[in-house]
Amino acid sequence: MSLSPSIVWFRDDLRIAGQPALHAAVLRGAPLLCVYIRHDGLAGTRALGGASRWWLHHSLSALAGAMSRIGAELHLLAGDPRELLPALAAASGASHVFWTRRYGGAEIAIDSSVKQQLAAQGVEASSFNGQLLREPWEVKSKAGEPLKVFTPYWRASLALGEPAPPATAPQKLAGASWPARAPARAQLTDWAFLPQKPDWAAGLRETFTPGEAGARQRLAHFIDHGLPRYGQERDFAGENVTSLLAPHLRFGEISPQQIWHAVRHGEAAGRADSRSVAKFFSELGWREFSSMLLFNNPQLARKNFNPRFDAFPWEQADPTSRAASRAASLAAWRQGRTGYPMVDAGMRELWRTGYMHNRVRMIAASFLIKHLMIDWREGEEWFWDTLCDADPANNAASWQWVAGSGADAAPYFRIFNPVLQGAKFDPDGRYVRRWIPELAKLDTKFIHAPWQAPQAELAKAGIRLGETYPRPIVEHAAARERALAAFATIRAQ
DNA sequence: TTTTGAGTTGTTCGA
DNA sequence: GTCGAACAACTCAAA
Repeated sequence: MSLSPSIVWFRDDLRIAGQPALHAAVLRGAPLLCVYIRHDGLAGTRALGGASRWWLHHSLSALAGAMSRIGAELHLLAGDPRELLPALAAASGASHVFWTRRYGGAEIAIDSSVKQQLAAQGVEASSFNGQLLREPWEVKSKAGEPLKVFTPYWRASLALGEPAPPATAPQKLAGASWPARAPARAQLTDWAFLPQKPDWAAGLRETFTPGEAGARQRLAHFIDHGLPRYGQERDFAGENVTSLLAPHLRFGEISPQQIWHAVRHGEAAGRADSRSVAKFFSELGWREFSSMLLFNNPQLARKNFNPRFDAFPWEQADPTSRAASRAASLAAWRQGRTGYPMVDAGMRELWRTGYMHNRVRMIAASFLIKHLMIDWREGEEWFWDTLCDADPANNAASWQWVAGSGADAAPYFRIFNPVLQGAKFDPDGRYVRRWIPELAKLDTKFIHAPWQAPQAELAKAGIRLGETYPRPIVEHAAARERALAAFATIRAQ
């Protein structure tokens, strides 16, 4: 006598350990059909960007390998889960489907539709929280409303106590064989997620190891080397102090619960200073805050959180006399040719590695929005395409935050000065030199403002401004005045 | 209901 | 070089 099989639907939770949906399926004791369904672009979901596709390929490949070593197969499908899952359940006789919740509007709609259809054919679907310390609806103000300011949000979240410990990792999985009459499976290579001509992923490969094992290694390395200095140095772009866990979190190769418990109760517990731990946890808090915002505002990546910004006078892309200069500015920003080394270094790090230091993200984003007055959605889309950690909640919420249109946003007068930011957070110029080799020999005194260097200094460093490295495409003081005037037009009366 | 205090990440100016 | 004030009111959350 054997139990009807369980289907485990993997999505943004590509791991085996601390995976509550998989854990629940294993506890049920029946053979497993583990599936991943590619459905990007379906029903209002957003097609993945290039860097995310690269990551997903390796993450799926790693998960399939890890799974097969303990007895189960990861089956790949492409299409509409609302058709594929009921069909698979019918063909296999499965009575239970397990998955981890996700929080985007289109994704929630798909999931509830799947759940309904399964229920109609007598199949029980169970969903779990495996991606957040707290569900978006758990953290509320005293009045029972979602919080719109980070600090009270995070305080309220922490006040709920320790997050639950992560589920134990299954040592063995019992895979069910793929049933006849089930939907046809895909091969990972069919999806062509890896760039071929040209292969632009070399820098990504050098920087990251996608997959659960890579995530665990990264966390261990961070706890030993980054965390102890995190409170003091996380803003310094040239120091390697940040965790680099974002893309692993994005694809659920590691969960915030696992991170929390490793830091708090693991081998390193008590070693790192409490300020560093609190600072690091609050970064996890921002991730939670963003997911909560997306849950409550499904249009977060498209629509201004603060509707007053609908009237903001962005540079127009459509036929106007300025359209050409806007296009040129946008291209210069994307390619790291704005003439501001701190901005350009960040944009080149992004292009090369699929990652950008958090402090530099703010500087680069502020430059696009405030110096070039280009709509934050353009920047959001570029990051969506190029960041390995491009996350529907974090990316949208952070861009809106910089623009001033978001929740708890930066005040309009906070316009980063890229030269001052460089001097402050890359004082020895190490970060700029790493990503802009043509400036490597320039004296530190001028590294963040090469146009201020005397001709002799430039010559000594082998720099010809306007040839080997661009002059600034806008002048800071004038751009700042222009942005302040533009923001004045949408201020409350 | 009204009031009060607080709010991730900054820059510039003038003393 | 360093420091505090202004930016300019606004919104949120809780008492």
